[in-house]
Formats: sequence, structure tokens, C-alpha cells
Amino acid sequence: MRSLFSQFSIKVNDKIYLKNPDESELGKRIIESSIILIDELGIEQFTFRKLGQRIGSPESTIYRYFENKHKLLVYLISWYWCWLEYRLVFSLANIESPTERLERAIDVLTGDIEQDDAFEHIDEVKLNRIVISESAKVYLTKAVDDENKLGLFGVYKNLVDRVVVIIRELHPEFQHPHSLISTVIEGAHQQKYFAQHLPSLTDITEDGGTVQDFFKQMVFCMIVRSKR
Amino acid sequence: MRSLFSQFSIKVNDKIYLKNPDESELGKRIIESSIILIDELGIEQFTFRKLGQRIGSPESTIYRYFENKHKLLVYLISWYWCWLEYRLVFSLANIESPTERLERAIDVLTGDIEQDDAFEHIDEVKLNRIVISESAKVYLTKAVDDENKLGLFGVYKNLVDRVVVIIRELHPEFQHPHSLISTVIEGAHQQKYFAQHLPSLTDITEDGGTVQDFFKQMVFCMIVRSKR
DNA sequence: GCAGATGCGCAAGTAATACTATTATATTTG
DNA sequence: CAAATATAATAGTATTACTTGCGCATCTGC
Repeated sequence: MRSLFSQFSIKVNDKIYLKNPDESELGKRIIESSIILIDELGIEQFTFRKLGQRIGSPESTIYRYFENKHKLLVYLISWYWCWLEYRLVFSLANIESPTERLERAIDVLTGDIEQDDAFEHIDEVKLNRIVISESAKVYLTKAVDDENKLGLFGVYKNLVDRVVVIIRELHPEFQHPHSLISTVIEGAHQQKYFAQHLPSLTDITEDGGTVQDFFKQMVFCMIVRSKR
Repeated sequence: MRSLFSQFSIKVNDKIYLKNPDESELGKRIIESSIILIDELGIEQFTFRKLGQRIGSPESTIYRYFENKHKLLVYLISWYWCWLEYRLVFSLANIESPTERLERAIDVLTGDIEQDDAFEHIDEVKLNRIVISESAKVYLTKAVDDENKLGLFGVYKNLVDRVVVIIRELHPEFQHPHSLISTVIEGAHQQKYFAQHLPSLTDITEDGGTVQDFFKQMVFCMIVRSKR
């Protein structure tokens, strides 16, 4: 199984980095360790100096790969969306029924994450935690418009679009497919975060499962109901 | 009209500040100017030094009111939730029908914000923009649990609870009222932000109105549908 | 009307952050 | 084997996020 996937690599927009971390051993160690460190410290406390100490390289070396820590975060989050899209495509392969396709799509978007052995240097479980607690900071910045022009958020849009297509199959006149899907993706993260840290803002218990049900209910109820 | 409200003041948790900015002229100027500056620069570029320069006071003076800029942001966001709760209560006064109450509640949570002359030193329109683009950063921090224990997010919970009560009136068995309302509040912010900066993630056009409709549809469809 | 507390301004200082630059050395490539 | 490239080692800068201490003005209670 592994040997099949080890050929693949996830391609994110090349304006995110100065030098592709995927193409060198050091680059991979930067990614591997940054996931561990950001998960541990949060992006605010994370610094290139600390990362350098962990991998035994000076911070100036890391600056040759990424302009700053924000771009590194953009890279990690983009990688995640790319990876999720590929998981989505696999999950939908050979499934005919649009209803089942949509259901499976929501499962991928809102379900729990497991380690993917195809990418040895990436801990998807930790990366998922980073996405939950840090991904919004990627676009909630004064630089959004510039970064958007460079196409840095393209992978996220692709993912949303793939699910929008399924909704259109089921209900071509539905008015807000993009809003619905982006609400599901972001909402699922929030609800999981709330369950862990601010439980009075949610009805979801920490042991998951309900998140998927809640958003499935939301999507199908909106699509079916607005159909008449 | 104004004289009636000028008696009131918004009470946030007193652990947010070191010295209540509401009780001095300088404190009010700190709040007034910080809203303008944060709206302009974003929280990352905003510093107490810049704020000090704007109000003609050294940064050390501002540190006597707030521990750091994060706490100042928590103050502003808390103030906003408090203010929104009071607007909600007014909007629901004397309305009997639970359906109409819920509809009005969603209007308050997702609708556009206008200047409230009751609070002269606060520009609610700018504050609303800050809430949209910075409020998530208040809880997406490694310090959430500590700050939650201090009760810093109490005002947000109160607001959510008020709407949960209406949902329970309409449908006592509904499983996820908290999740639904927190999704509506956060989702409305996101969709407005996307409309402005990442339009391909939403179907909402910049000139609002549709946000309210989308989330009303969501809430009513979920409550009605799950009723049978 | 004065003692004491409080609030603010002023000046200076510190540690950490977010970089940038320079040079030397090791490795790869042509 | 020469040239290009990648990394290490070291140092340096501007800014940020604070902290400290002192002096002056004002307000508060007696």
C-alpha cells in the first residue's frame, strides 16, 4: 500500500515558499518539526529560532525556505486542504448515488483524522489540530487580499468547489451551496474546538461523532427543504 | 432618547482590565482610539506604542489599564457581545410569538450594525468590523482554558443562551441548540468576511441582506424538520 | 488647609522577536 | 576539477512587549 503512494506528493502554490521544503531532507525536517512545535506552542509562541534549535539549524537557514512564520503556516494549512481533497476524491471513487456522495463528502470534511502513512514526515493528527485552532488566522489578516491575488487560497476553493458540484447535482437551483459548504467546514472545526475548550457554546461532547450528524442534518435539511 | 441611555454602561468581567477604562476620560480615549487603530491596522500591527502616540500618552500609562493588547481586544469583543445582548433584549421586548422572537434574534445576530449614539466614545460600525476579523483570535489561543476559568467569555455564553431559550420554546427536544446558534453567529461573520475578501467561498454579495436570509433558512429548516 | 493616596507623564532599560548580512565550509553538478 | 549551491556559524539591527522608578499634579478625607 505505502509503496503506491510514496510516489505522490502534495503540490501547493509555489508562491507560498522561497524554496520547496518537499525537495530536500532539511526541508522535510522543517515541516515535520514545525507541525510538532506549532501544535505544542501555538503559532503565537512558535518562532523560527525555536524551530532551528529543534532541528539543529540556525534560523537563517529556515528563512531560506519561508519568508516568515505566517507563510509557513499558510504552507501547512494548504497542504492539509490538498491532502483532504485527495482523501475526498478517493472516498467518492466509484460511488454513484449523489446522496451517498454528499454524505461521504461531509464525513471527510467533518470527521476525525487518522494518520496517513503515505506521508511519513507529516503527522496528520497534529496537523488537524493545527488546522482547527490556527487556520482562521491564515486569512484573518490585513494581507488577505494580496495573498488571495497570489492564489494562496486556491486549494481551499478547490475543495469547496468539489462539494458544491455534488450539491448542484442533487439540487441545481439551491441558492447558497458555497456558503453552506464553507459554513460546514469552518463550523465543524469550531464545534470541535468549543467541545474541548468552551463546552457551553456547543452540544457536542468531546468524543466526536455528533459533529458529523449535526452538519449532515444541516446540509440535507437545507437542500431538501428548499427544493419545494 | 440619548439622555435615557446615557445612564447605562456596559459591564464586562472585571478581570479583563487592571483599571476600568469606563471610569476615566483617559480610559475612554484609550477605548475610542484603540477601536479606530485596530480597525485600521489589524491586531497584529497594533501596538500600545502606536496607541499612546495617538492619544498623546506614553505606553506605560496604557499598561496601567490593560495587561497587554490581547486583553484589550478581549475587552472590546466582550463589550460588543454585551451591547448586542442589550440590543437583542430590546428587539424582543413585547414580542409574543416565539417564531417572530427567533426571527428577530437572528436579525440581531446576523444583521448590519448601525452607530448607537448611547455610547459616544464607541464606534459600533468599526467595532463590528473588528469583531468580524479579530474575534476568533480571542479564543483561538493556548490561554483559552485559563481565560475561560476567569469567566472572560461569560458574556458570549449569555448571548447564546438567550437565543437557545427561544429555540427551546419552539422545539423543546431539539438536540443542538447551542451548536446551531454559535454556528450562526460565527458563520455570519465568516460569510461577510468571505464576501469581502474571498468571494469564491460564499454566495453572498457584498451588499448584505442575504446573510440574514441564509441563516434564517438554516435555523428554521433545522428546527422544523427535526420536529417530526 | 494639609497629609496621603492616586493617577499620569517622562525617561530609561530589558529581553525577546523578527528579521538581515557576512563569511566559511561542505556538497552537488556540469 | 571548477563552479554553483546549500548550509552552518556568527553577528548585528529594528521593533515589540513589556518593566521600573521618579516626580508632579490632583483629588480625598479629616
